[in-house]
Amino acid sequence: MVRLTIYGRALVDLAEDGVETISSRQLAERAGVNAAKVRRDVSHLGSHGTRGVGYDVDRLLREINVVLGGGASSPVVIVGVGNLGRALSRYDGFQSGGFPIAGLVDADPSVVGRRIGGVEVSHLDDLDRLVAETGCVVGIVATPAGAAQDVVDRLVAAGVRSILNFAPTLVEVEAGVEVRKVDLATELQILRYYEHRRSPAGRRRRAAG
Amino acid sequence: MVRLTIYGRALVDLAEDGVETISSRQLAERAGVNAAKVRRDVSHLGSHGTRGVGYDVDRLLREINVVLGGGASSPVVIVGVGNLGRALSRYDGFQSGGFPIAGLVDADPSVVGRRIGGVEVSHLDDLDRLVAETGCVVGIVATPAGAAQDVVDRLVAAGVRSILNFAPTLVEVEAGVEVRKVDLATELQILRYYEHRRSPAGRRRRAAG
DNA sequence: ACATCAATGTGAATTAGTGCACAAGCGCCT
DNA sequence: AGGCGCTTGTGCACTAATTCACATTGATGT
Repeated sequence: MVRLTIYGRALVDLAEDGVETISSRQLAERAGVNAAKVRRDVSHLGSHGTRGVGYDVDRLLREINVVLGGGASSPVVIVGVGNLGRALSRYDGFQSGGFPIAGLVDADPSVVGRRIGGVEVSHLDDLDRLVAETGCVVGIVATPAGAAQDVVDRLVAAGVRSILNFAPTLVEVEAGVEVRKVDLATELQILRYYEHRRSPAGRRRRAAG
Repeated sequence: MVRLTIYGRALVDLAEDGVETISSRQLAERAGVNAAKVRRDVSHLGSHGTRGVGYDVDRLLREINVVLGGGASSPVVIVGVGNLGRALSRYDGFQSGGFPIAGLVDADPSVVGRRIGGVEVSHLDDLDRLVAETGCVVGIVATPAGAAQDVVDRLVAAGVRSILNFAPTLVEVEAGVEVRKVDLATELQILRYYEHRRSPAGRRRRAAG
């Protein structure tokens, strides 16, 4: 659930501020959602709040972290060391979020062997070995669209069951493999969609657009 | 609507392949959704397909582009030239998607004046001028979490009404400003959530987890 | 001890989203 | 011209998500 991560981040902030308990109403305000939604989400967590008081911040945070993966470290492998791949490999949010970069992979022999952010680039053909040796569970696809499906197939063949796809294309995977797609151009297009709704310069103004 | 962008991309591919018409069933298969959903989405577009034949690829693509912002170019300004900001500024998907990078901005004087990917970095205090001169309509926040709210406030003050936030924090804006959030750590956490559901190593195995 | 206050947890209602199924329409073939 | 096959557009049923509203319950002060 996306919202759990939002609650989690809010709770981290609260814990750092020394807050010990928080009501569903307050947490809802911080997370930008409805209070009842917070209560229902949290009630599915097993943890329970105290009526009249609220939720224990530390305890709730721990509960959420358990659901979100036990706080364990999940090494990732990044495939594709173009602009985006290089950027991602230097992004320190991965490390601090419990997703250390276990390996970088590219198909281009001219970049294989280079070190980027302290990690050496392996060849795509060594993906199996790399995944097996490092125990990677997450693959990040940062290749051009054309290569994405092949890369995903290789990742799945290597045993990776969680894939984050930055390539601007849909990929098919067998059941049991989870793919999430992050498409920057799409995000911008959606912004432009709302922009366009507000002031449709290309269209005749209407009473109720 | 997110799905419109998916249809759009599929239609671009189809147009490049010389396909002239496509049925809702085929488009649905390419977009990975239900055919009825495609028809309902498209029916809200004003455009109409031809019964017995399908939709005209070029026409439908044009219709979608109109809704998604008229195909116009929407210059963006990237605030924060850290690892992520640098990465984004080198990512060519922006340019090709109709979002040229009109400016880079940072608060750190030591990077102001540098050129990254052919664009010079301006100081945060010059944001107003930069936005006014370049006609930026979209702001991308690639700063640390702590600076995000201030940057967003400055962007809004400068007249930007569409913001893409990469900082791992929720920001507040007045009504009429659209903020979308892209959080890589969150995406990975969600993947780990599903991973954890499949094989809850940290938890006792249950019949129905 | 007991009343009072505050906030939870959840049944129920409302709303949004999804998908089936089918009447209606269009082009093609005879 | 007329029938046939294919596809759209949409009413309807169904499912999921959201939100209201309130009985319930723990903490607190007198």
